[in-house]
Amino acid sequence: MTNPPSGLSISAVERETGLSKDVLRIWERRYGFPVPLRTAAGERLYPEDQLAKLKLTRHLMDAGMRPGRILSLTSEDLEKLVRDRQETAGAAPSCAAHDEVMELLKTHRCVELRSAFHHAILRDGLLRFMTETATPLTVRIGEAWMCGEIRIFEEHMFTEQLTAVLRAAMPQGGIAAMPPRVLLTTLLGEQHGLGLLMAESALRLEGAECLSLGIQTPLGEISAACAANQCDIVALSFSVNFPHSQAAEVAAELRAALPQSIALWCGGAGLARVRRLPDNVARLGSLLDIGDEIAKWRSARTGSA
Amino acid sequence: MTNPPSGLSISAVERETGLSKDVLRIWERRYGFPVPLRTAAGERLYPEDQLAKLKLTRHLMDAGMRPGRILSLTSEDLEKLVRDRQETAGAAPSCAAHDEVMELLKTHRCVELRSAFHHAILRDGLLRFMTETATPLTVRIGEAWMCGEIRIFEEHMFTEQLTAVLRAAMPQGGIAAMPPRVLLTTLLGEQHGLGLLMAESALRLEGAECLSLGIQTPLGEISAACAANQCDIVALSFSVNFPHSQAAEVAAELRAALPQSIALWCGGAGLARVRRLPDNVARLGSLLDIGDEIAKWRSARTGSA
DNA sequence: TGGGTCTATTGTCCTAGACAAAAACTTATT
DNA sequence: AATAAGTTTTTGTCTAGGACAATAGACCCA
Repeated sequence: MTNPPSGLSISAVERETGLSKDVLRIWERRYGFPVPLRTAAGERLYPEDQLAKLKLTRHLMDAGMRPGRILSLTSEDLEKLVRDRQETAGAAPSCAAHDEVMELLKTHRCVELRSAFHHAILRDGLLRFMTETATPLTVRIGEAWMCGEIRIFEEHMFTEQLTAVLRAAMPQGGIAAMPPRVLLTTLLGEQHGLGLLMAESALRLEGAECLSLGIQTPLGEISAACAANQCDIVALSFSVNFPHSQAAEVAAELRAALPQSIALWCGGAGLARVRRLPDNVARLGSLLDIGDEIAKWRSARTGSA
Repeated sequence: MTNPPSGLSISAVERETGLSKDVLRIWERRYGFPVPLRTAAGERLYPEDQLAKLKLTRHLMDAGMRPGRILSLTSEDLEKLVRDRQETAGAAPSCAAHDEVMELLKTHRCVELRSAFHHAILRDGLLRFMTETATPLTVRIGEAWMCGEIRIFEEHMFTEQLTAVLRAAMPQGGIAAMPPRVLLTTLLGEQHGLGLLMAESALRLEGAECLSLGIQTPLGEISAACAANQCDIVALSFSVNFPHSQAAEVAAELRAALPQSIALWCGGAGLARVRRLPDNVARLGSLLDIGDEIAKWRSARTGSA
């Protein structure tokens, strides 16, 4: 019955929370939290509850709070804070349609879940579905997961069904496609592909020609791919999990590597905390901005051509 | 004209090469390479040429070489090594249809690439497409990448197009689905979803009911999801990148966590180097085995029911 | 050939201190 | 009052070398 003392290694926690090993160690030293167990060899071993609290902390920091303030609070206080945010931030947090989806998810009715998505697309159109259903639901599920309201596998189910539906609904501009030609990808370290998929959909709806490289393309490869395919725009997607401290820096590096004639667009919830992007890098706050930006690009191109 | 001594920080190099800060520092200590410049404050500053050599090194290590061997070599020697691999590997059996796809890929004709896949599916059927086209091509591309014949972004393009086509061709057994109900996923650490997608296709072709959790599901979540959805079978996909030394061990752990009545199936190229799987864990050497296994499962179930 | 043990190699984790970078606060200036 | 420029506090990243965990290769034995 002596289980090997269960817990996660510091690497695992880094992976799960996005907090670097250095940060985890120095928080322990400075703020007295987390205080992991130790293996026989003296290595840190983080129990599940500390991991959960770290995730909550991370979430609140993404919302602009600072560690000194919140690391001394109890888990309950943190959850209260998260819920407060939920209420104040979302004027329409509990939309009936969203509740319904959450219910389907919690009762594991995958087929119905997919039908619900499909139905919503037909009813609202693809763009509205993405902005009014898919995006807020993704946020909500992230929060529900952090509060322990849903489990990881349920979040996986949600992502999988949504991905399947979005890919099935992807506008195919094979013949009608016109400039600009857009290269889509995420940077190394960014594992989430939903945002990318939605961006591609929105771009294709505008008739743009899209070329997705999927997730995690190294910097050098992005510029090479862009040159090889004669793309006009490089579009990057950042999820909330992307290390925000690096976002601006990497964008600047990529900007420097690309010819000035190529536009660089960045979008996704991961940019919320990034104050300033480098010059000549566009920030797309929402999928709705894509239409405007494409129109702007086209008129600029026509004007100069 | 005194540029701020140009170079990359250790974080930037970590990002670019995928080598952790710890590794970069200990290589410097042990092997005498890389030897970055220092800023006024004593922080490492890696010049471009060292970055390039690190990337080459990383590439050769992915191909199985070990750092002790190659870190003492000059950049020229490294490039020669890469070229050598290219030549020796060239003896691979080359099917004309595959050469054609490789050509499309190297000339970056994405739309044609997708059409070629689509055409092949219609011509051969989905199952034959997967076993005779998709799988061998994936292997070949992995090899081509190792020996520097194609670049990472080209491999990304290939994966993305193949994924899109496979998802579009996914048999939808909504109504006709019958037992068994299969839960599909990959373990934590396994990032590749192509094999999973193909397994799901093959299972659906047999009329099985599939529930995919996507990639990287933690162990505990797999058994929870299986219970919640009343699945009959758990199917895991292992790519060549999965640390094969761990495969058997993790399979045993999952086997122990699942009720004996639930079958556990493992498949994928990553199992080739795994000698023995635990008792009561099935190994599916190829997608073609899926039909047999499903038939076997159904007759066993009928017999006992 | 398959399976073990041993050994060399390689990567990760440890401590603790220094300082860089960013945010918050204070003060002076328009 | 708003803005700019300094100051302090807070936070994150980097440094060093040592210890040891994990892996791969070698070797031996059945």
